[in-house]
Amino acid sequence: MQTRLTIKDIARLSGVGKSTVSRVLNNESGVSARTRERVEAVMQQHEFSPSRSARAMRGQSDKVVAIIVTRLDSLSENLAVQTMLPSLYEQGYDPIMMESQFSPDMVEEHLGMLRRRNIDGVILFGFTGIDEKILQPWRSTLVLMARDASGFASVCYDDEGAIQILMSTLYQQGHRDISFLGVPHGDVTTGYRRHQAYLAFCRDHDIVPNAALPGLAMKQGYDHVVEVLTPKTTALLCATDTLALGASKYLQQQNLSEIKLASVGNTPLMKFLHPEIITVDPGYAEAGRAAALQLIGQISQGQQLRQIVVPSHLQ
Amino acid sequence: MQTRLTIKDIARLSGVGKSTVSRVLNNESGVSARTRERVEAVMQQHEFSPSRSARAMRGQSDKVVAIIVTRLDSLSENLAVQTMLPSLYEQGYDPIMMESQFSPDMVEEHLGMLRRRNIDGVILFGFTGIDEKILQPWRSTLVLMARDASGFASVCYDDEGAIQILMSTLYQQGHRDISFLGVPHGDVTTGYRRHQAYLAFCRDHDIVPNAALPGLAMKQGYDHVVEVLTPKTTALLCATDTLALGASKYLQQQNLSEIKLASVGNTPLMKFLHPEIITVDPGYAEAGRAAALQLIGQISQGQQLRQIVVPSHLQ
DNA sequence: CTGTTAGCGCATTCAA
DNA sequence: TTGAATGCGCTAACAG
Repeated sequence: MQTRLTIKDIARLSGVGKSTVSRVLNNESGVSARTRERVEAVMQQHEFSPSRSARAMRGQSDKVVAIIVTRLDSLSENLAVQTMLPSLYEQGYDPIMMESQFSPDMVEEHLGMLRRRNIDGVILFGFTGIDEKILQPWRSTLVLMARDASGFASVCYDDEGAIQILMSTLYQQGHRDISFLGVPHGDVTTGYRRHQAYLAFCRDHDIVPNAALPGLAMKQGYDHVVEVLTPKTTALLCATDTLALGASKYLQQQNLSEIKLASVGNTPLMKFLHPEIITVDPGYAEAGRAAALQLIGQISQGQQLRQIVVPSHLQ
Repeated sequence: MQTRLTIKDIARLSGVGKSTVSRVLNNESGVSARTRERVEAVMQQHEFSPSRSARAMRGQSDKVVAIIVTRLDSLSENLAVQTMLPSLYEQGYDPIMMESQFSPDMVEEHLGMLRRRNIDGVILFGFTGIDEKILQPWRSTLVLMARDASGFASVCYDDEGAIQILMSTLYQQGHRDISFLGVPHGDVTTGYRRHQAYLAFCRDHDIVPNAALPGLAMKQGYDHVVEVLTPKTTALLCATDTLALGASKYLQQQNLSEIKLASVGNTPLMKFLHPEIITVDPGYAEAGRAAALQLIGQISQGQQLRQIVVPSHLQ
């Protein structure tokens, strides 16, 4: 590994002082166009790139952020992360990934490590049980995903909208006995809000609600569909595609495939395995991008902590 | 963000010199037990942690490695990464994640960025089309996953073993007409080796081979099963669980579910959706851990470039 | 507009 | 066994 060039070398090679090089590097004003060009030429020619650690030490951030997902194999989170990464790279940020496995303790542990490392910011995929107190120190450098909390920046999906779209679609197709499979209310967004939206639609359209809230896992969908099925049921709305996958398996096994399925979450896997299921894309891609930009805005320009809601789209 | 403590502060607080603190920090010899204890006590008490950037600037390594996966939503790679991350954290390394999307160009682009950042090492999930030339500069700080190349450290799955186990199992169950669904030979491991192992088993057991090698995608499995089905076929072996998922859907739709499926790759999704499929775990978890340890060994102690093969396990 | 100077937090000489 | 001094690559304050 041959020793890399430093601004000192660039300065010598282009016949200027170190600080001038530094100014060019940081796009600061106060450098004549001619000088700037010359220095830039030399830098290009030698493929110069400044030492991150040295910059970091000088107080600048070292441009590292963390993304804490609940699980690496979460289909929906993956879709958001997939757009997050390029957005972060583009701005020169290195994203390090961590897995919380839905454990508040792991989150706390990870955040501790991140603080010791002097990381710039965190994008955290929220879940039930996280104590907001431990997030407090990160208030200004944190973006919460899929969950909102007062005093924190966040990017949420439009839970109500998604459910409404799906319910309307089913309703328009003639369904009047629509059951619901969701998540307990401890989960405010995926659980409470989606369930409430379902109930609201039922109320407005004279539908008798019939819901169960087993949880997030595929198996829970599979095990608990039966509870919401009546002889009259013609459609089933699932709060997540994972639940729908589980439910679908059950319905198939029981030869109940005339029951129309709908779900929030439009993952490639779903699209392939069950294209017949009506899905809404909660805007994962857009959410990922929004979160990245929000975080960068906060840490680099002290941008205000917005609570963003991305719109859903019927597929 | 209150200004963090430095070794200078620790030195003052414990009444020693900066360099002594530095020595304690790095577990260097030449410090009396008493002094060491005292300094360590002060550090603990103040939760001192040294500035990464400053260390990086003095030494060389800033303890950052990159993991380049083909796709964030690859089920198998996820399982390996899941054990990689903790192993890396444990050793104080920050893993940054990148996605190649099976594009050699993206790999090159990513590696370029990583070199500019002065990253310590890379774990790269291999795929067809990567030019070894661009990997050359990383020879000593790279671990290749799921692919081997002379002159590079690597962690591979036991392709032959996995296929053998599955074929034996099917054979013992009485199957004599076993077809194969795989991946083109351009992919040396998942493609060539697994196919060859299938052919070898057939040869040794008087089975008439019947194979198609459409590719890695679920849809390709779905579309091409039909080509390997004969009226006599009783079992189908798939090179990956993704293919099996596709094939399974087809068989189900065609009411051919009496055909026994087997596949390499034991992901949670498979286990839930199709527990009836015989699977082999190629040792993803172990592979992830092995790769992390190998990489760290290389970059921190110049460990030799081993080519590791992890064993498969019948589920 | 530009060069010189002085640190940032740490590891590493070199003396003591 | 220890502390003081030096410099890593860079930015910021201050002179010119």
